[in-house]
Amino acid sequence: MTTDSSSEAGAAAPAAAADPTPEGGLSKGFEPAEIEARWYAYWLEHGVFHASEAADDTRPTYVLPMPLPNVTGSLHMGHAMMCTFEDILARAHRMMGRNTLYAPGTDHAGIATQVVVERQLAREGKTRHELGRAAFLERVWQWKGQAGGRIVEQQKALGLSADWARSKFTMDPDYARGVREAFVRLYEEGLIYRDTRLIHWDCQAQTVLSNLEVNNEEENGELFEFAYPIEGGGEIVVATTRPETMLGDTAVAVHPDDPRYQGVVGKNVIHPLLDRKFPIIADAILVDPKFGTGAVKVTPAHDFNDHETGKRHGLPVIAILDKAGRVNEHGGSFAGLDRFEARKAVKRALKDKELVRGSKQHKLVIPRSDRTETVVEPMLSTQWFVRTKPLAEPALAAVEKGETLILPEEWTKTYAHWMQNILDWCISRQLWWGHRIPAFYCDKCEHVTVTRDERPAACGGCGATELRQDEDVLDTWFSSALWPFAYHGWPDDTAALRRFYPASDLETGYDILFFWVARMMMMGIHFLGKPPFARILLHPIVVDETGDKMSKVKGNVIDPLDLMHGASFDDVVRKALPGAPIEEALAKFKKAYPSSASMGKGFDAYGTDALRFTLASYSALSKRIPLSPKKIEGNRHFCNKIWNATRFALPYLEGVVRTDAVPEAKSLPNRWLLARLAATASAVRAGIDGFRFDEATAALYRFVWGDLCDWYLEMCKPVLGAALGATDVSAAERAEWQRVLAHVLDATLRGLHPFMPFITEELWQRLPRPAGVPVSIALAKLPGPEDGRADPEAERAMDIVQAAVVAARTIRSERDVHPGSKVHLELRSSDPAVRALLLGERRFVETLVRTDGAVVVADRAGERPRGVAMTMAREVEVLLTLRGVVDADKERARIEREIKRTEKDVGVLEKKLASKGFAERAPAEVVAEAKSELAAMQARLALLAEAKKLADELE
RNA sequence: AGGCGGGUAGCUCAGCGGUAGAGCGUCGGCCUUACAAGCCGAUGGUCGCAGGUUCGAAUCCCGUCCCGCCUACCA
Repeated sequence: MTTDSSSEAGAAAPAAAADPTPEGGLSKGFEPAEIEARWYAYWLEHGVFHASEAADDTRPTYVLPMPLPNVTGSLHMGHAMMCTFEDILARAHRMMGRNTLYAPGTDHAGIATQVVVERQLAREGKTRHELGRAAFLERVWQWKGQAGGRIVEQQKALGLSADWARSKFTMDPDYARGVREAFVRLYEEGLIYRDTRLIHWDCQAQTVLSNLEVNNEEENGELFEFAYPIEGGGEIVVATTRPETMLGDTAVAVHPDDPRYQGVVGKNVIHPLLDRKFPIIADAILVDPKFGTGAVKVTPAHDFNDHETGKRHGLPVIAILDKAGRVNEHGGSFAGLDRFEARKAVKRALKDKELVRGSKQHKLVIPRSDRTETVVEPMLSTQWFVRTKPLAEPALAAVEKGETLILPEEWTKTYAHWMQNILDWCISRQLWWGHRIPAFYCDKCEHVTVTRDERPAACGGCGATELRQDEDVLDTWFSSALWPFAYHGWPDDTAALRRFYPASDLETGYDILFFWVARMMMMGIHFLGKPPFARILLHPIVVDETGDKMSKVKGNVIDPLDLMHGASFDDVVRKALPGAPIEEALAKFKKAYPSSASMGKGFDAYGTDALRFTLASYSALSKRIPLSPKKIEGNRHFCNKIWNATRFALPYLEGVVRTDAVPEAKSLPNRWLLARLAATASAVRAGIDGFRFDEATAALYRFVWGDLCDWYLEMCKPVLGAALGATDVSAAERAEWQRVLAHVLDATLRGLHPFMPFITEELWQRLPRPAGVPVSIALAKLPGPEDGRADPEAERAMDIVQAAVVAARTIRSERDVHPGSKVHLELRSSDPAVRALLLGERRFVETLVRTDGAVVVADRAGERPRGVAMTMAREVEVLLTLRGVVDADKERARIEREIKRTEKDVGVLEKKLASKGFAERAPAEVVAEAKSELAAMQARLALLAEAKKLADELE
């Protein structure tokens, strides 16, 4: 694959690269691997993805910031879907003539990256502390240089049309300058402050976390009851899920109105394990007298509610844990124990003192770190915070005023709810890898110097020169919140910033609506004065076929590259459930993906196009996308269909001269096909505009497989296929068919291109195209309704022809007529216009039904031949002579079935028309439609009665 | 506890006021010279349950039961 540096020749100089289309015809089957790398390199060489900053480029822009993947990441199914959706948007807008910037980059991912490199060090028997900060950071950069580019290569394999030359890393020096600027400005505006309070502490990563990075999960636990002896006699029993925190208790609280405890409020309890005593207090907010024993131990240093209670009552705050989650010196003899060992030890000690009063099973919510999954500890700590309320208000208003639209709309409420209840954001992290907080402390005075400079010359308070920079770095999300503008060189007023801010769409997963999207909204409005995007598009998450989230534990993870390039089940499940026995892993996998049970040894190489088309075909309205490997296989078949349709058509198109205009068409199939094309192109455009790729792909699928392949190409055969004796075809007629076929194929491939970039380029390059087309289909025009020609009359007429064909085929099939053998067909209608139609199109009916000689078209008034099977298609009688292969009983049964069905329809319609108020209240056209429908059904019923008589004649 | 989704054909999902659709699967028949990764045909649903609004409800409203996700929580 071509690398960044060599890829951006620029759109201005496209002539140099050779056309990579191989000589010769198409292979019999579609082979994705062969074409993908070839065309990606071609696109890069021709600068197809390049967004222009040229002053004379007046095209409107389309800007789509990529949700930056972690530099540690590798492509998973979620990325694959996200990238697919985004690339569809980018390619479609580029093809609609917009100056398109799909803006890529990677995130430095503070914790994740630091953990990766620390693990690497651990294998060498080293720690980052032994290395020191500077050397450690050097190691991280070194690692990034070697391994950090993997996900970008995988994105390229997916065909992303991002402007790679503009790729940004969130630790790039210019980006870092933007981050620092944002911090300083917010600090100067009083929107960033430092405070000491209870925060969420990750004991494993040893850093604070923001409340968003804490996941609360319900788990089974224990409600443990023990007694505190009361000074002067008696005891009070408290219930707790965390016995070890009693080492930090500074009160016992009861409800002021609880009669059980009226006498003890104000007395002290004696700590049974430490040399301390503390009061029994009354607190109506903390205590629910109905829960537990009605008495609550209060640990202000390690519980959020207790902390508030402590403030209300002026209680001492005794922290008993250190940064690693071990009991500190305040824990007496328990000092040094890990928090979980301490729990056991405390319980044992209480038991020894005969203070245990009970224990029961209890469901409780455990806060766990989003990153390390370790239990998060509330700890008292000094950290940096963003005052979010003033930032949230305009961000909420922008959405409420419609300046930014959220799709699907129901997320608007969630967004609003969060903005209205937003909490201050803790942005400092006790890590080394990240944007270091530009705050400097003075040893001589209390002043904190916050500065844009690399290092301030002197303390802003006392002028002392001995300054220490804050050891901490910023939350990674702080820097990514600036993505839409720091990307373009902000705070400088760059040309790129002027042209590409605000962005058009922000497409991402709803799971980072708060983490990222909401924060970009706040920062964008605050620093640039306008919201960073016109629309926010939120896609679902990918889950397995049973609806479970993909996870290593469940063994249901699928690597998108395996679907693209192929993999055996052995390989797939080894990746999905590493280390497990292969049978077990396979069993789990097939349970998660029932449809894969019939997939033989594994995944074939379905190719990028099939994967993309499949992902796009799920509705973005749902919250989950249940990935089905079988569906991808199905769409690989669709790719093959497109491939073969083109392979079939190409020989007929040699020498065809194309123009941009929609070809004139006189014959019905051509008029009809152009009408279908117009409808399909409209649906594709609407689907793309409305973020409904499922509708766009469904329209394309139906059009290509149904209209084009099943009908039109079959109808081509008697006209264009010399072998089939197309002797009565005039040169002009033949030319019309060729022009329509070439035009429709071209437009179809263009319509498909945003969804399946590779195969469409490969085939489009082989088609006869009008003069002056761009070097790539990626720069050609996305078809719209104007690429076809609406023609309701042709659609109605074709519908009658198609109905007649299907009806005749049904009889053939049900009578077990061998598909190879030919039958005699007669079509009868009392409508002269219909007879004219059928007569005019009968050669198509003849090939599609496989008739024995010419189709007879007749008036229904005439004598009907004997020994035929009859059915109805619209108003047309369809009669098939069946030379003795007919079983009269079977025939009667079939007709009976149809009569029953029709009678049911007649019943429904009669009831509807008879019901009171229908004729008066319903719209006139609905009533008229129902009436004509009923008349048709009754006519049909009459005919079926006749058909039944005919069946009797068969004996 | 609150918020948001979802419950439609065997499976996965569209449809969201005018007599139920797709893909896959199933059944039957075909190697018909673009495609067996294919072609032709067929089968299959009281649209979670119970009310209401309406001439008419899968579609709107109320209630109810399941299933997800999110937010916030009683030690």
